[in-house]
Amino acid sequence: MPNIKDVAKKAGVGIATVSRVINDSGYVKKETREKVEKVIMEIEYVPNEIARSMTLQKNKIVAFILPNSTHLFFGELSYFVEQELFEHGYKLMICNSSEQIAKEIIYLEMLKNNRVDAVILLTNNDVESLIDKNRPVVSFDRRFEGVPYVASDNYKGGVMAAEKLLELGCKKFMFIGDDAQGDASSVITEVTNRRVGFNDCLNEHGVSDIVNIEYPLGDYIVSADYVRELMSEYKDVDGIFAISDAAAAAVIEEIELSGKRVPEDVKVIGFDGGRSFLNLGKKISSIGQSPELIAKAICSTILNLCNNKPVYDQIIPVYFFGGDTT
Amino acid sequence: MPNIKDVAKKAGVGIATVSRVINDSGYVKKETREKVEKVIMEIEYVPNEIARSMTLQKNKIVAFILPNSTHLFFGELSYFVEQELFEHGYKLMICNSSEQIAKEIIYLEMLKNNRVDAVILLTNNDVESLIDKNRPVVSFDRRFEGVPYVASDNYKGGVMAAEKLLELGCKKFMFIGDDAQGDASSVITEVTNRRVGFNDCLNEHGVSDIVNIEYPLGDYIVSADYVRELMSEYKDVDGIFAISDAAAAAVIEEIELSGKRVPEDVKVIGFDGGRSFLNLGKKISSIGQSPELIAKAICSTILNLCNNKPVYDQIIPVYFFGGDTT
DNA sequence: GCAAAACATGGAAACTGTTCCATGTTTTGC
DNA sequence: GCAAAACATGGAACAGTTTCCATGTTTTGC
Repeated sequence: MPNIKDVAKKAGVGIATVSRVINDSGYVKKETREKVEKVIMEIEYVPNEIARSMTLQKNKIVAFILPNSTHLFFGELSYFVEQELFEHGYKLMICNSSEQIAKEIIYLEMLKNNRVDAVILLTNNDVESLIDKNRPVVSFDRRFEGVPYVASDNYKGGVMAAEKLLELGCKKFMFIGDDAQGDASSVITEVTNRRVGFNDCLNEHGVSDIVNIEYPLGDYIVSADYVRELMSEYKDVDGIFAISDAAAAAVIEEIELSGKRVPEDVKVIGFDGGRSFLNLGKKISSIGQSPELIAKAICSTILNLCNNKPVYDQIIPVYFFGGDTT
Repeated sequence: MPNIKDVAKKAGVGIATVSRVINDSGYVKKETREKVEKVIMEIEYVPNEIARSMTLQKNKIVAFILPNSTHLFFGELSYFVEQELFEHGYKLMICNSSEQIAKEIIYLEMLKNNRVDAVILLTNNDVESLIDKNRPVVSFDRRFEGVPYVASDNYKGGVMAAEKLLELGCKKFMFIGDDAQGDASSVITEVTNRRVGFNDCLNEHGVSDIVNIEYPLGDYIVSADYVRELMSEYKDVDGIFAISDAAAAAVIEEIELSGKRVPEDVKVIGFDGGRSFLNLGKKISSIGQSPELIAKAICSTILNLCNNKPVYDQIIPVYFFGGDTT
């Protein structure tokens, strides 16, 4: 592979001049530039990005650490993050942790050893002490002291779900979802605010008897047996807010198998935006979060961090998506 | 950030010795090793991967260029690729081309400028001339001269679909799908073999009047209007093989809206494995391809290429997945 | 016409590792 | 006891860029 020295020698100029041509920086006489460009074409010279990274001490790669990119919402989020970063010349490294803290540690280490310039962190594990807070890190749906974060307005989402169900005349409410995922059950993510907002709003409207089911979703899937049990235990529930569309879909399926109808007998609202991939003959009503807006917010934060500009926490609005289940 | 020189100085040894300790290579006396390790801990030294890449001329990053990682099958494939690469110390850069050749070019360029060690290429565009065939590239579902490739046994899949529909007593067959995607309609990917296998098998069984619909799927979605039109044009079709589950789902939805029943009146087989995310009350019968097996095959090829070992094209078996539509 | 500003260029240092090679010390084997 | 093998260590070259700085030339303005 030819290097910058080969170009310089062949063009009869200094390497600094070649560098200036490549980067279009500093002063270069028109004829000199053309001469250098001609040589570059001839010997098919391509600047070595590793060497460039070496001197610049940055390599324009961002790591996205997340549990599992095959989950619909995460997949969409990573897609838009990649699009957005690409616009700014950054590349995306995808790091599926599969919720394993050991893998998260290895990926977080890439910040310290200069493998990546920045990290987008989406985790349910207790990794606070492992984060290098002197480097660019942005956290999604989770607060870490001293780490800028982006999240959907989960609280508002909970409120909106409650308001909608109240408006539709529901009397007995249930929240189903998982507040404490990950390796440390004590870890509280921002997702909890979906439940909090839901309960707060209902309380404000004088409803206090709310069934809060904190079922550990594990791989984001609710077991059918468990839901069936729940439904038979709380027969009078007629308004359900599920922490995700996946959870909502499982709930809906079981309700219908039990003979009740959705939305006639029980109304169900999920969370994510109703793009759920589960097999239902209907679309799930849902509190939608926009992967595109979130990606933009995350990337603007990342880019600001990389350029030593000030950053702010960002809360992204959610919207009610009316489907067939309310 | 401390560097290897700082460690050497503080430990009172040469940098070569520190390097040997870090890499556990060559001879180092036990006491020296311990002394160095102690200093490394104390000053929290982490070797700079960029510098390491510089001397080694490789950085253990693989790029996966694909149209869109949010599509279910591609998403799963990339997930397993990441898992597999991670096991071998490689990281995955995800490169959504959105079918744009301009973006593919930029990403392919990363091979030449040493940004990545290898590329996994999944494209429908005419990029043959842009591939640096002297470097590690593996192609999925597409043949390029001189580039090792991995593909599902698409031909066999087509045959299996035909056999299944014949076995179930279907008389009039239709294939629906898109042979020529991408920017150059002349590009033929291996996916074409699904149609070819389907037709060949039917021909062998004496069926020659086959409706082959080559509808440009674009973003892998079939328009409802178009399907409706088709269904009214070919009323007597009772056995359909769709190029993907997404296409199958669209077809099924329209058939049912038109008053016919699936599978009673029309039987439908898709392709991918029936994990489709579309809203149907039933599971799609499908020719399944295993993202996990494919990922393993791709990665073994990549790793062999990176280590100058011989590689072979690999055809991965498919299997019939019986759902509710046959 | 001349000083100042702008333009043009190249050498060398810096970035941070790995590894070859030279040198020196121990251990081994008989 | 001595040669050979194994162990141990450090200096320096090298990987391929960018950029500072020094030097020199041309243009500008009055």
